[in-house]
Amino acid sequence: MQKYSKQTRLLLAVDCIIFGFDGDTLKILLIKRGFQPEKGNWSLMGGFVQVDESLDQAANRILKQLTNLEGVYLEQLQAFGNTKRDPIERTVSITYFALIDINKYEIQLSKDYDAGWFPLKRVPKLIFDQQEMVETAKKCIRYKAAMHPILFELLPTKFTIPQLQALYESVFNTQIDKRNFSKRILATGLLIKLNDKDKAGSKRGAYYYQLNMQNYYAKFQSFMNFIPNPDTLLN
Amino acid sequence: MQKYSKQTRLLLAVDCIIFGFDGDTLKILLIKRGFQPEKGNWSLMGGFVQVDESLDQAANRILKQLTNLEGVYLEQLQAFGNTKRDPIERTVSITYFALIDINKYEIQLSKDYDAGWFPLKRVPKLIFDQQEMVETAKKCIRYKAAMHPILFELLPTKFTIPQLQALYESVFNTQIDKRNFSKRILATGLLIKLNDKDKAGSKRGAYYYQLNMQNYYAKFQSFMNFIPNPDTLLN
DNA sequence: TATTTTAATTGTTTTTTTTACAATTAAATA
DNA sequence: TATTTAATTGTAAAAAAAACAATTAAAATA
Repeated sequence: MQKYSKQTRLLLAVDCIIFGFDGDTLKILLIKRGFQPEKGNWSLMGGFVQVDESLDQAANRILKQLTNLEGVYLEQLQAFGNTKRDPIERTVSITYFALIDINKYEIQLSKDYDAGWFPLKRVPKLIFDQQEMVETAKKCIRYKAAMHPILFELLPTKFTIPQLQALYESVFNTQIDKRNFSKRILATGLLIKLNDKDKAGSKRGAYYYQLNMQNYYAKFQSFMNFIPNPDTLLN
Repeated sequence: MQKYSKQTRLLLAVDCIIFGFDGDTLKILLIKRGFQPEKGNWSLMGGFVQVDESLDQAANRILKQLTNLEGVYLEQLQAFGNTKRDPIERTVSITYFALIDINKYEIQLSKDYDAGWFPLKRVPKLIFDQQEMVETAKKCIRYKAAMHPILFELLPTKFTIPQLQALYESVFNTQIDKRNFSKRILATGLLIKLNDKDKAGSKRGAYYYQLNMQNYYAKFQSFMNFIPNPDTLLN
């Protein structure tokens, strides 16, 4: 059968907002753009969608190019399609956000792309409409994390409750009572207590936990209150 | 400056999932597709994105073409980009969902497109991957309606509490206690009680309410519990 | 006109969840 | 051995949610 002959074809890109947590601050991974326009300026990792790949495949390819990671949490965020967003040529960008364990990110690859981690509060000026993309991603991760256990994707397999709390406090820019946080998290049934401790953070040491993957997958889509009164925090 | 010369351009479409509520059932508006392939088969209202319009503009244009409505609730849902989703030519579709007052929908226009309303539970076979689009939209409207007051967009300016409850029960496929629903809704401060009654539904008549637009806009983004235990319902 | 019928309206008690709040403990270090 | 530091744990009060049914307005009917 013939093609849709009279229609205009457009460039389609994928841009990734890659989140990582260093134990203290929520960060995103940026690169220095390698081609014109805006060559050398800070930018999200992105690329054009190829004819033979789906959007998800494109996003995974782009994520792997930079981080060498596969099978990590990657979710479609939003399509950005203002006509003037790319000054060279009309390009629609589908954004994805990724949550990765910052330790698994291979430094080796950062040289190819001049990559760097930036605290969400100190993101440099970005090209095109990418500032807006990052803002949207920030809202989305908060929204989702308030009700679904996605933040575990930012932690290593073994983690402690204080680490987890620091992550929540960083993402929501708030402070949570230790006792209540611990109760709330343990009540979900998502955690398995291990026998060894992390001695790095304190003299006493904090017990490691890992995810109960069975419960994690089972409860992932349900609504849970990880954050008290999330609407008072989002800014 | 020159263009991104070596990249492939793709067709970009917008498809709209248009929701309406007839007082009893949540429905979507479908058309009979007017061109090949799949001409004459039930389909979402859609169209190709033009070079000079943004995605939002395209969605609004397409919605207006069919319903003659402007300024209604319209939100980007998701981009669908499997390589084989359109058998004629690789086409990426950005889906939007619209919530409209079914009474404002102009019958006159349905003839141009052979349009019809279908209960969400009895949606006919749709073309391409549109079944999946509808499923995604259904999940999204439920997810959002459990926490944000979007369902008012489906009602006329004046509505009664029993009508509103029927809407919630229809969307979530559940039954809610009248006393608790009334308390919950009135406690939001979103409703203004009017002096006249709707006599259609009962002998006694039910008081009309309208939205307090001030509070509606102010509280729209906050998380509210409109539905008890939403995770037990979503299916 | 009195009675019946139908759906709208309203309140209280119980249960569950959330919040507020501080003492104790393990382990390294001085 | 004493000190220091952060991890761990429990309870009472407050707030929110859930369970539950009688009363009322108004039309229809006898």
